[in-house]
Amino acid sequence: MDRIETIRAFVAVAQENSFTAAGRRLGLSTKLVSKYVRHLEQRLETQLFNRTTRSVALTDVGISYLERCRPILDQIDDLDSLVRERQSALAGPIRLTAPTGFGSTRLTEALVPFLQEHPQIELAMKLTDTRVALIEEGLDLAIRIGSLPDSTLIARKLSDMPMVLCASPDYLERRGRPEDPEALAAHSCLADSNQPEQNVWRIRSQGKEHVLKLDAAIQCNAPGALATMALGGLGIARSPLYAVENHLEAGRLEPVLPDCETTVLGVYALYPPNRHLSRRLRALIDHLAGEFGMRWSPGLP
Amino acid sequence: MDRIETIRAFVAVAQENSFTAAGRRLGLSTKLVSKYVRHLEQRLETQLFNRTTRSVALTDVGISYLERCRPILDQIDDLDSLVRERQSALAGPIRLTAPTGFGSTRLTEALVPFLQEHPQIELAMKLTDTRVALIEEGLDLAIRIGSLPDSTLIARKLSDMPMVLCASPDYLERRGRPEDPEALAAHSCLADSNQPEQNVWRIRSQGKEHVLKLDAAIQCNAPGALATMALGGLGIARSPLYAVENHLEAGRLEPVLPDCETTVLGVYALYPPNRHLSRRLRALIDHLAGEFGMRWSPGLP
DNA sequence: AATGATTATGTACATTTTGGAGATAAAAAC
DNA sequence: GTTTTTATCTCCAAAATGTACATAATCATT
Repeated sequence: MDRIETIRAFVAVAQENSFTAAGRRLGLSTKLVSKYVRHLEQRLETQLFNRTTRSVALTDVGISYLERCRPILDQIDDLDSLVRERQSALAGPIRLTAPTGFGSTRLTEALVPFLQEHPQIELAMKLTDTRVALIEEGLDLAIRIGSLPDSTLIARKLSDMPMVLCASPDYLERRGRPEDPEALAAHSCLADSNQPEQNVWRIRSQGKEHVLKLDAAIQCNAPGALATMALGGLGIARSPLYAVENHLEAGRLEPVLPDCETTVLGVYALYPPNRHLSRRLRALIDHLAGEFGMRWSPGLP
Repeated sequence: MDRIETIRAFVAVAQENSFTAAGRRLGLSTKLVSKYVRHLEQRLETQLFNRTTRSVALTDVGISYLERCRPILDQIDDLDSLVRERQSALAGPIRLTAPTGFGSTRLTEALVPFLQEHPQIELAMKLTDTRVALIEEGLDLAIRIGSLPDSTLIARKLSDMPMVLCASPDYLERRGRPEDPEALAAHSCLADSNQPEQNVWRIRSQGKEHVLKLDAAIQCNAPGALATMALGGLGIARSPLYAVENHLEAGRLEPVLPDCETTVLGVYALYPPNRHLSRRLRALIDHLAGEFGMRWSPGLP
């Protein structure tokens, strides 16, 4: 039996001077009100009311008890209201982490309209390229780019993220443009050490899978930095599309082996496996899924 | 499921950062703690903790919720303490009613030592010879002298109270001393109108029951007043023993038909049929039973 | 990297509690 | 004196409870 309900019944009887009226007020049967109050009296081993079938009067213990119950019930009601209000308004903190490169570019661009629309959300974003333990760090959400999301957390795939091969025009002029995947072995390759198999490039060409074990001259865990190196003519970079798409469009980088298929990663939102995801977190994830969606899908112009 | 227990479990987990440690502290199994917290989260439709099998962290809603739960639990614990302390100390009010005559004499005499022994008891005594509705008047105890106690209330018999016949020596000198019950018809009789059959005197003499329907010249509902009238020589009074015992001892009144048996009333303590009688009320009733006990039993010197 | 210990939780189930229905007793109104 | 209303008792079908067993995950140890 819920003790709060028994106290609530007691207070209602005290206010109405009637079990029947109290029952009407609480939406309970008179029998149940009687049972609740009796249960309370048994638990306290004291009498809260003196009563006949037609009259009810508080005992002096009952009077003292009532005085203390009222504020407690008010506070309990406020407890419930607190939670309900927090849920209904998209307000409060969201703490998220993302890889540096993606976070400072595409992710931030996507967040701006969302935060404009929901000004009460307080974003705390931590950009890092090292692996973060979400729960221990007190984080709500992690954006990850990869192939295998963390198995503890729930992963919602936001979009595809193909890895593309590219180099600067200057580099290609100097070193020649590879005509097939095997030709890559003769080139300087820039490898993204964020990937599990950074030096193993899998490339599908004309229906055939090429597994190239390259001796990457340069490795870096920051895709943006790798792009910058490629811009500087240091080699052929295998980078996630988001990091180089602007350079490709501007002609500053050129695609290498454009007819080949490379690895396609995913952009994932990772969050704890809670059964009650806050509404603002859900709203953000939905927003990002909408923003990223098909943006980097392979095969699109 | 008791919501207070679920809140208590939640608070304990928050403090210990561990379901297992919280369970140890509360004397509950880890499974039950888990169940309680989950129940609370379901009821609130929000997540209070983020957790893995090895780490627990409050959500921000959980932090706000915790801050408000702590004082509520303290107040609920105080609620329980309040009642327990009131029970353990013989303190607080006792409101009782009694017939005027008995209340101002024998009852008051009996109360003095009890109140001296229990100075924290606050007595409110209402002396009246009219019938009092205990519960409606907010009274705890009624002392009644009669034969049939009120059937709604619980009656605890404290002692016998015989009705005695007596008159002043002057009256008896003037009007003669009755030799048998039937002779009373020729006398002025003073009847106590508190009795249901004030004018029907039942007297047992030599094994025979005499039912006398007297035309009482004087009726009064105050035994003390009747005694005073008897002292003034106005007739033969049938009074409860307590009201005349001092006069009899001093010779101011003499017994009439002393070898006969008259009605024997009872002194009763009446109180509401509550299952939890306060300790101080019980203590008072026990004390009065001890004081009055055999004091007015028929046949004693 | 594999293994063991510990923690949190899911599922099943015997037991206990719950809340309603019917009945009873008492008190007040008529 | 009778009727109506109120408070409560008892019984019981349904629901909830709390434990036991098992599972999965995480961290420490080897």
